[in-house]
Amino acid sequence: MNVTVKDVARVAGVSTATVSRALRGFQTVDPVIRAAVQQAAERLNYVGSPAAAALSTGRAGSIGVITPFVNRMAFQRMLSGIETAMRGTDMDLLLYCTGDPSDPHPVPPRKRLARRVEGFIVLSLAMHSPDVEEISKLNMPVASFGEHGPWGASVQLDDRAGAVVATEHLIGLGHTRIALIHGRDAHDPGVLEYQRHLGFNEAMARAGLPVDPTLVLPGDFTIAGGAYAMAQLLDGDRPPTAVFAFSDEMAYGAIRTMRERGLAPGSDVAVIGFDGHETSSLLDLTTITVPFEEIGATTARKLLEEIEGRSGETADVTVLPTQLTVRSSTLGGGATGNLVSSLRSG
Amino acid sequence: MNVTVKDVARVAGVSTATVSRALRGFQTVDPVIRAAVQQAAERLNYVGSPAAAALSTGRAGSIGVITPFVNRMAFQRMLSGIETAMRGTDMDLLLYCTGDPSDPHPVPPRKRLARRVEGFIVLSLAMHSPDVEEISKLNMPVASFGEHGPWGASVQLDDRAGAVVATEHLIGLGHTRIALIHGRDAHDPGVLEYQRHLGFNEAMARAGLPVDPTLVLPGDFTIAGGAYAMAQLLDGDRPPTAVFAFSDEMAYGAIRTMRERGLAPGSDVAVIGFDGHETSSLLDLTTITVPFEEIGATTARKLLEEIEGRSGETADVTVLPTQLTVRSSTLGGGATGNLVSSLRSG
DNA sequence: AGTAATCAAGTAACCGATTACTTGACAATC
DNA sequence: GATTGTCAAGTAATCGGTTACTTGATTACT
Repeated sequence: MNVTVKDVARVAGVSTATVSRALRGFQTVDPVIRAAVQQAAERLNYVGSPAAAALSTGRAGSIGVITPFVNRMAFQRMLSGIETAMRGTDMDLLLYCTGDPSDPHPVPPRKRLARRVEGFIVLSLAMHSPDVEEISKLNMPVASFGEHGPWGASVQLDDRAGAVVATEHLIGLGHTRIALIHGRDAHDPGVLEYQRHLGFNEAMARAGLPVDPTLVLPGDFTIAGGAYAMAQLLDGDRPPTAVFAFSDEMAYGAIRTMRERGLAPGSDVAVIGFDGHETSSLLDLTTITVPFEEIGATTARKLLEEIEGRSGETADVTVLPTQLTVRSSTLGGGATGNLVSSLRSG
Repeated sequence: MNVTVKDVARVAGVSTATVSRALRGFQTVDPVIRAAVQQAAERLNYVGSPAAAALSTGRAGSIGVITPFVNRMAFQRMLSGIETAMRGTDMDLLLYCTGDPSDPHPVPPRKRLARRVEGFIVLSLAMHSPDVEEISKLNMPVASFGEHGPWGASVQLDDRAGAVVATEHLIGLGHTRIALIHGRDAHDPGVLEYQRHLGFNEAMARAGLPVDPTLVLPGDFTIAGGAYAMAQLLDGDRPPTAVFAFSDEMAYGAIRTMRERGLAPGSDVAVIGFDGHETSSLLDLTTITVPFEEIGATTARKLLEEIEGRSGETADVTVLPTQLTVRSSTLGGGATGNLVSSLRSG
């Protein structure tokens, strides 16, 4: 069977307690004995059982990441940030994908992760999701990105300001018929994109421009969804002169549809995205750049602080700013022109 | 403290053994008692301790994914496939990122994951990586993508054939000065890209074309790396007429550099990638499409089979095919308007 | 010298679920 | 009526570390 502390203790000629103390680096162990224990462990190829340690100490030694999607660029960038922040920590990372927010889960996250981890990073969950209630019921450390939930810390994006900046950018260029490609439930508070919707409406209202409801369409946050929405917009009676997509991916789709119809982003219809993925620079897409890596890293750090019981060192809510990155998809002119200017929004 | 089986047993008026049997769905429990136990568990909001269960049964209830990088599109797509395959399973997913293959890890993967998981999915690790030896030493179920390692099952891509097809596509268009942007160690067997390198050389040799070593540059599998490599190529004495990049991301970078210099992919220099990411369709990039989602899902299924002891049901090595997707980055014309006209010849 | 303080190391009681083994009740068979 | 078989349910050992508590030895101090 597996090598256990007992085996190491026997080989090193000490008790199991001493083995544990020696390997965990306690100061109350004679250096000579410590070396002997380490040698014995090495020789036996000993690896402690995390399950036993977890059971004994009550600490799982891992954190869970809960997200509704794994196949979106934003998630990848946040995960990358989380991974960076977790480096050097001895915490492991568990991934739990809730899938479509409306889907019921075969195993609810509570039963699934509850006592397997010491805390959760919750990414982009809609606040009215049943999962949110489930998670908060657990009464465990949580750090989330998105709306501020009924738990500890959260990292938020200044979504509203970003949407205002994006909309004002289009208005400033003289556009009045501005279409909106949102995710799913633009009118549902508690959903991430709601704040963006508010920002859009606010900017339009301030400029005295009407929001044409026929120009507001869902795009499901995917390329295909964005492409379909754009097709609908172009097929409408009075197509828009500018489109604001709530994600870069949807903007990509919109651009694809335009190209298929021989239209050029920028000169024919202005397109602005929201995310600032690296690939957007290649498509010359004007976008609201979001620091997803930083979001991930900050969320992870907050959770670790909470777990270590030193929460409160940083604010419970951190709001990160977005940044407007202007490219030719809203300026028109040279398709290869890569004019880039940046403005802070936050 | 936490609610345990004891609490449930007390409330339900039975022993802990019966609680365990009832909740695990054993058939030898009176339906009436089972219902009582379930009710009690529900009322107490009972969630079993995975650590205790793992310790008792010896089964961790989770698998680990080991990969050197999390911030590449290929990884994201494989992870998505893995996640899909794991749905409905009661296995959890642990993520372990080794980081740069040459980096030493703060905590070696063996100590880190050894007894925390029931098996590993190993993605794209170079075979000479010290991690590979570490992992195989554990003598645990492993399913990997990449070279066939010293362990159970593996999923492989027909890299060589893909590279041959890509190269022959360029040769067929009349190109003779074909540059190669590879990852890091093109000459290092045991690295994923080695097979692609063989395929490239093979196709060139078959066509009687020389491989100019000054046209073979590393691009680190990143956009920035590809952009830099392309700049070097264009700055050379005799720039290539076609470029084969070992990843779409590097091809994106190459295209970016070309655009910055007013060159059009396809008409000025042909560019072909390798990956087939969704975004490549937007850039009109010809590429070798790789079924990464399927790779992830297949690898996960193989591992689950191995864990359940029914390995052998499928072949130990599954080789998945690639597919050539032709777009205007090798044909010229396309989105920017020019039709395919004359092909360069050397 | 005698007593107290200090400290390394051992003993054993946990942590919480699982399950081999045992018990006891009731039914079936001789 | 006595004996055996069946089966639900209880008892308690077990998984492998961790750590409060105990022990025994050495050092410090009156």
